[in-house]
Amino acid sequence: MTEIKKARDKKSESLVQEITENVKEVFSDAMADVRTVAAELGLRPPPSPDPNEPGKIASVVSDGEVVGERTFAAAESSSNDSQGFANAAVDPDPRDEGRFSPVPMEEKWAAAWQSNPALYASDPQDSGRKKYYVLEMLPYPSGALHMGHVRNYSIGDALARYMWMNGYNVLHPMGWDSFGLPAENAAIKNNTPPKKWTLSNIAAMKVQMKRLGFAYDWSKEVTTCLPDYYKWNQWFFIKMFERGLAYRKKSKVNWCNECATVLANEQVVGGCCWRHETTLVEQRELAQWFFRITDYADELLNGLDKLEAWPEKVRTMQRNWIGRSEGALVDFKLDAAAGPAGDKITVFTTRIDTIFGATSIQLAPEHPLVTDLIANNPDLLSKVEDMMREQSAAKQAGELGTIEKHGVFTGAYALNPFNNEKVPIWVGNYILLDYGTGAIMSVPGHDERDYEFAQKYKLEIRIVVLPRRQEEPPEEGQAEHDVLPYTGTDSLMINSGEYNGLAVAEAQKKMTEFAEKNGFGKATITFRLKDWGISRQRYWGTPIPMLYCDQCGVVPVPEDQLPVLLPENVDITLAGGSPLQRVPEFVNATCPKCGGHARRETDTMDTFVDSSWYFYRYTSPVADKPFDSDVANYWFPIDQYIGGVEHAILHLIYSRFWTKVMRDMGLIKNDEPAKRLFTQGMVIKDGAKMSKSLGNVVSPDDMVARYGADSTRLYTLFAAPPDRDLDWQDAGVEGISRFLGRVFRFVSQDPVKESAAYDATQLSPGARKISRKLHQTIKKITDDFSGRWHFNTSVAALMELLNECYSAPELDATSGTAPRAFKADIQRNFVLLLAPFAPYLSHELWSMLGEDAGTLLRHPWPKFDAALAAENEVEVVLQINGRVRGRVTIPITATEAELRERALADEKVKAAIEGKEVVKVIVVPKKLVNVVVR
RNA sequence: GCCGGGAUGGCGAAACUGGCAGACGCAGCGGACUUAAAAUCCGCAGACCCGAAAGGGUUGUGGGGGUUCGAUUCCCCCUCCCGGCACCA
Repeated sequence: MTEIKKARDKKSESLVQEITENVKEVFSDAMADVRTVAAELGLRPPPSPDPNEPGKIASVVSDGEVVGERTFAAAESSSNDSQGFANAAVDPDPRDEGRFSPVPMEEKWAAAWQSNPALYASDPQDSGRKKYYVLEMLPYPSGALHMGHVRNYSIGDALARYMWMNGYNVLHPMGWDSFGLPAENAAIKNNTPPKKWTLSNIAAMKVQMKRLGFAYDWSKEVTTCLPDYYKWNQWFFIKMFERGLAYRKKSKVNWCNECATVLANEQVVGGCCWRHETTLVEQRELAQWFFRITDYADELLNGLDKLEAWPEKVRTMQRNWIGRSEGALVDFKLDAAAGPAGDKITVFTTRIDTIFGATSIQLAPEHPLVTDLIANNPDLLSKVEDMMREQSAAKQAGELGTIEKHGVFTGAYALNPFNNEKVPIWVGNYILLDYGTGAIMSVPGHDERDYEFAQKYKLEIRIVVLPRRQEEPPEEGQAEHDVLPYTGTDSLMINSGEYNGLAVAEAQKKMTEFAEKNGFGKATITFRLKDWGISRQRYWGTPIPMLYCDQCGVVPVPEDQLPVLLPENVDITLAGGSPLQRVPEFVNATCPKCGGHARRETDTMDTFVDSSWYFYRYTSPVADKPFDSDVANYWFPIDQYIGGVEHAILHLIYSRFWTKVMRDMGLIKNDEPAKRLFTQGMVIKDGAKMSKSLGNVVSPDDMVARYGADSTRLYTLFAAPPDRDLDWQDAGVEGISRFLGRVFRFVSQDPVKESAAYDATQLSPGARKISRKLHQTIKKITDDFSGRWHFNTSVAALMELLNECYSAPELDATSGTAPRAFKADIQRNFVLLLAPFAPYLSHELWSMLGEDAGTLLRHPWPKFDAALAAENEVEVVLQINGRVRGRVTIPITATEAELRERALADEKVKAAIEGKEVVKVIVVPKKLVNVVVR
């Protein structure tokens, strides 16, 4: 073993040297970053490029610790022999002995691509090509890519490469969503500044991405935690403040103790923090900055109808989240005896038509009127306070819908404006203050909840809409209330004065008009969506550019003073509010209006602000503005956005909002950020999502080191359709690796460079069959790209094509009968079809075929020829009564009559219909003949 | 409760408009090469039954019904799994 290794070392010493140089060059940038940062952090410095171990060039830094060395093993030899590239791992796995090992070859190309940054750059606007903006969601720099990233980016990269080959001007950028809490937690744990932790992670992950061979235009890279980016967050904030879209108010907000900060509604999942799934969120009363996303609620909702190329799932989730409901506000005057004249209760209802059936008013326990109504009844007050506690506990536990309904009668009455009836006012524990007006009219006859409540307290149940089900005779022993409440709307009004006999919809319209005319009500729309609270009591985020002047009040930082830099060397703890409060040089400022003393806002922005507009900056990361509008208008909307479904509400609703705001500011012309959205499935192993705590994580680095980037990427595309969850199986990667080895040998054992013309219609039957298969494969893969994106079947089609070619005697190097130019054609087309999925191998083989690898991506995608793909004969199934009884091969040109005749003449068919009556014969051309007998 | 998505061999999956269920791959089995193994190459393979074999039969896409010459595919009912929303008035 060692013997062999030594011999190899000797043989290929010069190659090792050459590749080592390449590798050094390739990764020197990233190395420099990592080494500098690591040195500053006082971490163990990554090993230097060492001629004896040329592969070791970077370290994986995670949670502030060097957790592993990333090795990019250089080649021990590189050859075109039948075994492929010699094994090159530093410590070879004995199981890999003799196996196709693409790693050195991949590193050679990684080096070539690194030294040619223009390779994947987009063309200028006037290049004459049609634009195509393909985008994958940018990662949080946690320290290392996981398989979910690899899957996401492999899909996007395949699409980008395919579009390039189809002649498009492709923009395919990448960046870092790099503000956020994990950096602070790492800082506390390791006493490391968040900036250094974050930047070293970025450097390490960038090396991973480059090693995986993703075709990004790195000249457009965006790093959200750097001032050249977050300056524009601040600029936008001020613009929004000026437009009244950013405002500050004191309110109850979601507070996570683990994060020691406020959370947006969208960041609360099942009553818990989205980052700490077992930590219940508390409600705290705090003064916070909000973005008025509700101003756009209607447009955000209506826009979903036009996003036809977004998954229905995502659109539904957003519709649910926005929660629009149409109804009316109606004022019930307080009965004079109850309080000061003129006081009223405004209720929100979607069923104004049922108002004649309102037999109580229900107030939320926290409704401001409640204390007035029961001020001199300490007994009731304490009951109401219990209800408040009960509600907030249930809300935290996510069990609001399950608590038993109860309430108290306040002793007061209100007047129904439609019939002047006295209606008792109750406080109900099922009424929420933050929806509608926090007060409802209770109609037990036509609402499940009101019905349940009325049953318990024996309140009157009045029917005002004729229940449809009552038109049928009740079953024996069935009480009338069994069919109540009737919540349908497909019926007629009763017991409702002049509205009797009207249809529900008609009554709603007329009653709302009546209320409006008489000044006690109006049509209204209520949303579940709330304004976006963006203040965070944390350090590692964009400082909110506002000042509190002792004289002038709230004052925005003038534009020419931006950015408000985030101070470094800040003591970070999770206690005692924002760490910035404890930095006097930051807090103390001068008021730009009066010159007096001002205090800076010490909260930072939600990191979802960063990701709300990053994709615009990719188009033109310039210094003097957030982005160049002309350039953005050329690229937008994003043609294809790809990412995980976990952002269906958070990021995807915020960034839609931001797009609409920027459009209204005149910065862009598009209404929506992305024309098409694709949400890929999760990566699962052993039945669960990969996670550190379950210990079922597969590291992309390990896979790349062992099987190469192509195999790793191709496996994520092959194992399942991209929109479904992917069940990771190590053995599956091995299979893909075998396939790529076969591809390699198919070309490398006999790379044909001739390109003389040949007549494809005059080929021998065997070669004709291969040619047919080739064109069927071209069609299949082209269809997959333009249709359902089932790349698993694209890869399967490539495997079938290869199986067809692999040992075909026609293509044999010495004894083959097909023209050499035909084999050259097959090889070239195979490489082109593989190019979107396996960039390294396709580049290697392309150059092996004497082509310029630098132009592979600009080479036109293979053209499908229907005539060459067509079969000349087809196997037709013979059925008796729908059961297969035989098959027969006939020319594709056979007519229906010929086919029928041929089938009925078949021995097996004859035997089967012997002595029976043939009822009919169904002939499906090119498919089957079914003889129906009795 | 409402909405969206699923359920196909030992496993991942395919079948796109109703027309041969299980392509492709993994695992498995057999053969070739090898002193041997690995790698590689060639082949077999849903389950059950009959047959020495060639071959033949039955059955089979979560369960039940329906439409049809024919259903994984269309319709009705049901079960289970994943995801979202939920006393939203």
